[in-house]
Amino acid sequence: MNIGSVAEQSGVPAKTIRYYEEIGLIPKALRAENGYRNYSDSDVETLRFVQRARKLGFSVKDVGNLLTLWRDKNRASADVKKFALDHIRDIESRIEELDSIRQTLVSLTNHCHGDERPDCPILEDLAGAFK
Amino acid sequence: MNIGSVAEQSGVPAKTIRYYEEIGLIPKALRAENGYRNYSDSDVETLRFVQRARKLGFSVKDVGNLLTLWRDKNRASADVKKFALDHIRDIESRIEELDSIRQTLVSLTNHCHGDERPDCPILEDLAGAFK
DNA sequence: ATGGAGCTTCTAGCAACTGGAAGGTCAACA
DNA sequence: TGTTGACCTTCCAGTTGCTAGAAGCTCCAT
Repeated sequence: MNIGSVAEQSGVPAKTIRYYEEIGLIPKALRAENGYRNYSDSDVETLRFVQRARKLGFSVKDVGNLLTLWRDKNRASADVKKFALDHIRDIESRIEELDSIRQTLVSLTNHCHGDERPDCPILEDLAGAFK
Repeated sequence: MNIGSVAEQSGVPAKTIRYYEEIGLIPKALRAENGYRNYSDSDVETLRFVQRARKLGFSVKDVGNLLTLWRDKNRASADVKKFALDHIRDIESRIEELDSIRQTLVSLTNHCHGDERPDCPILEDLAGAFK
């Protein structure tokens, strides 16, 4: 199977597949006689795994570790769970930060009349007038 | 005033100030006879503005536009507000995405017993067993 | 005068790709 | 058989927003 079909079936763009190979996230693909990369169905599965993990926000490095756990049929589910829990904490802190920003912005925009006049609490706040 | 004092007073690291100058976010600093950058109090104000806007999650490019609006004493507050509202929408969509990821992960971890046994719904889901 | 802190420039690296150029290959159609 | 066009290859550059480090001035206090 050529890289294009794998891209289609896994949802990972061909460029990205080559990139993953280059950084060692996935093993180097076998080559056909013409030099084209040659993939099997199990390579597609791997890339689907990667794709899903990335969509859940795991870093590429984390995905590498998850792949290792996945391949290790003797892993302890506790190891995987720890991984996921860490990631949840990370995501929650990002959400909190974004939400605090959001609240600030909402409050500022509520106080900005938003017409043709120049005075604007948003800029005043950024300038530190009321800090 | 040297770059170090400005860094301290504005909260923007010296390296970052140079970087902002290089990319044109802030104007090129005047130079003293020894070649050192020479700043005024108003430069500190500008950098504080930049710092606050960045902390509110505005991109550097957006900060540039906000600076322009800030300097334009005839701007319409509507222009600033539009900017902020766009940014709020952006942040909200990021929050939503993170929250959806969070929910998925929480649900997966809840189903993972997390002990020494190898079977793990998290990996199974990533592998697409139940897709 | 000497030591250390602070300043200068330059280059390179981080994450995680994405786009484009230049060129080889393959399959189908006229 | 020729040629078009879709694929594939590699390599280089760009994105965003810095940050680290190296090599080398300058300044001030002792």
